[in-house]
Amino acid sequence: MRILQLHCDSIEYTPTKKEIKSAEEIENPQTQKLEEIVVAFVAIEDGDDSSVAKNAISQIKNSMEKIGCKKLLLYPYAHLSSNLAKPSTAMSLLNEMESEASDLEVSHSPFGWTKSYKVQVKGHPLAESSKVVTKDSAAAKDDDEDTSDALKGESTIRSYWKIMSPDGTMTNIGDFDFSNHKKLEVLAKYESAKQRQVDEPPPHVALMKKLAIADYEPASDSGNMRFFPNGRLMKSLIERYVTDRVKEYGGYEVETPIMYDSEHPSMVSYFNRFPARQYNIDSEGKKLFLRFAACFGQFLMANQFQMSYKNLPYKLYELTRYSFRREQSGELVGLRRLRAFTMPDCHAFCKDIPQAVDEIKVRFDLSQSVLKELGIDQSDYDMAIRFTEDFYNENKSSIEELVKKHGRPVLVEMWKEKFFYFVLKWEFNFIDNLGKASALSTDQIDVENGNRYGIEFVDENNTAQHPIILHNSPSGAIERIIYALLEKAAADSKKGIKPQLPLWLAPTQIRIIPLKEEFYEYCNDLCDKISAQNVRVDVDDRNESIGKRIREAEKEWIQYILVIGEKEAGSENLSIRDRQTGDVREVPFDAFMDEIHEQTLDKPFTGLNQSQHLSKRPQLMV
RNA sequence: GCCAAUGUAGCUCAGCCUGGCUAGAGCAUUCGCCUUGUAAGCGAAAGGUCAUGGGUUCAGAUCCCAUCAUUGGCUCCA
Repeated sequence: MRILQLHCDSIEYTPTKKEIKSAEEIENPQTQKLEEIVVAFVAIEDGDDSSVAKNAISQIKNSMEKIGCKKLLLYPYAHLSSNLAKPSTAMSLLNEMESEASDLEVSHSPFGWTKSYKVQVKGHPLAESSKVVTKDSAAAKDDDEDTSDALKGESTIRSYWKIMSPDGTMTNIGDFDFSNHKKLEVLAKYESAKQRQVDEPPPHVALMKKLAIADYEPASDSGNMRFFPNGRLMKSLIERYVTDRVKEYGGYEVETPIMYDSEHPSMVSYFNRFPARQYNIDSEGKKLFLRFAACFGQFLMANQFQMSYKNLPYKLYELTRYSFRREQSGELVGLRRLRAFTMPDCHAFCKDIPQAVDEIKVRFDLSQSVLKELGIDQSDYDMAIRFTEDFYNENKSSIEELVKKHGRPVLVEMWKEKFFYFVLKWEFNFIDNLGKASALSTDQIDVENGNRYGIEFVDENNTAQHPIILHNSPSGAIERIIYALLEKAAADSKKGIKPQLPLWLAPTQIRIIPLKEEFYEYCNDLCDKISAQNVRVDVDDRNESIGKRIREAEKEWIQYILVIGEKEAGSENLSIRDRQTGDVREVPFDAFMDEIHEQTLDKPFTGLNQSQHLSKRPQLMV
């Protein structure tokens, strides 16, 4: 039995004439109009029986429950199959289906008639689906209509979900003991995760505004954020850090256009895998799209390189500002899921699978280390790894090595066969306060795009070959790193720990508060002296009480406060109020600078991105 | 994209259910007073297309519809 199921605003049909002798008798062939209804076009095929009918109707009811519709029209539609059952069988099965659905408001259009019809289909993803139900199919395939072959393939792909422990053993998800791995459980059961009790926005959304980091820009499209001076400073430092680390690893930084011609031959097949998820721009007859990754630019560039196997692995890197993905509007949240985001993307062109496998290990270490240095510890994320069965059988020990590097059990998805362009992909998933998982670092082994983009190198035998390409983002989107740091801080706050950003990312590292106006000059001198040591320091020279100025510094999460009065102005040492303890301690100037430099060691520095004096600063966010 | 909730001053919110004086409060801002010792000193002023567009009504922030945005759930996540 074949079914095309449509969730409709309305359908209107008119029986015009009998098509077959045994057509259903109807008294008064009139136009029928039905609204807010699921229409199931049904073709009964040879071999279908009452079990098939029951199965089909239960599947239809199931999906109708999901979309919350209670009205069903069964519409006999022969054109779905070339292997139709006899009309008598078909009619009786159709009747059976109708009576099985008697708990719904169900009807059918007359069997055996030629009908004209007019249908208005709804626009949501579940509105259209097709089903094939046969005697032996326990569950019918349920494909979205109107999708590319790749997306269709994805929904029918067979994959196995497992948990792999660091020692290499694989366990079925149902049998795995998650009691010590709660976050992994969230990741593993993400699809079937039960409803969260809390109905609240993720904490980072309020924090990104309160700390004047970022905000929505109503004049742009959803998911396109604006970054205030504080946010730009943090983002810029993270961008620089990731870039420095990738260059140290051996990536060469390039810059490529943010828009491409969707009719360029290299683009067509890649592009058609992922329809309608990008921003499109029409310009002088060209159909351009905004890049959703750095792949295009780097591959088109590499296409022109004259490469030898001796040059490989060769690594290109770009920090995209921005990559654009037109995510579904309901999916956008704060800094977690955006339509425009900043993505470090490093491709390594490798001569063969063994070289790619060696290289992926290096990049795995790089990714782990980058996250750690950004302030995201291994305990903050869980790992997922996906690969084809063939790739697993040929590279078992390397896969186990990656899992061992992570040191904790890992979610595994094994595909029976390849259906993306890659044969292996791993990612680190951050789980936030609301139990949402989002990918940070990731790497893939791509076996298709070397060919698709015509990238070539010459091997030892002087023959041209397509490279295997790795796609690594060592940190994931920069905005997402800020999201993770804010979510972590919020989690600390819940536990009673004072929330804090890593010192090297703090917009202000030290605040100086003069007790009275007479200390302004001393404070300004001190401020200059500290600034000269590459430390971000400012002076709260507003005419407010000490208590209030300290409170506001606390609200900005500033780690060190120096209150300057007579005692301090006359002392060799600094009196430092440390936010984590709330205590004041006396430390010599040099020792204090050392303390700060130690915490920001090997991290990029940039100066204060606001006025040094608070009296000169507008209030961006309260 | 679908379903639901929310949208009132720069920010956080009250008022809406049950329509009716000039739409309120706290914080922030401005001005004045105070002159400050480790998380909010005192007073005053100014600040509002009640998201947008329609509708019902003598009268709409309040009721109805549509649109937009945010958040949650679903779906999705190259």
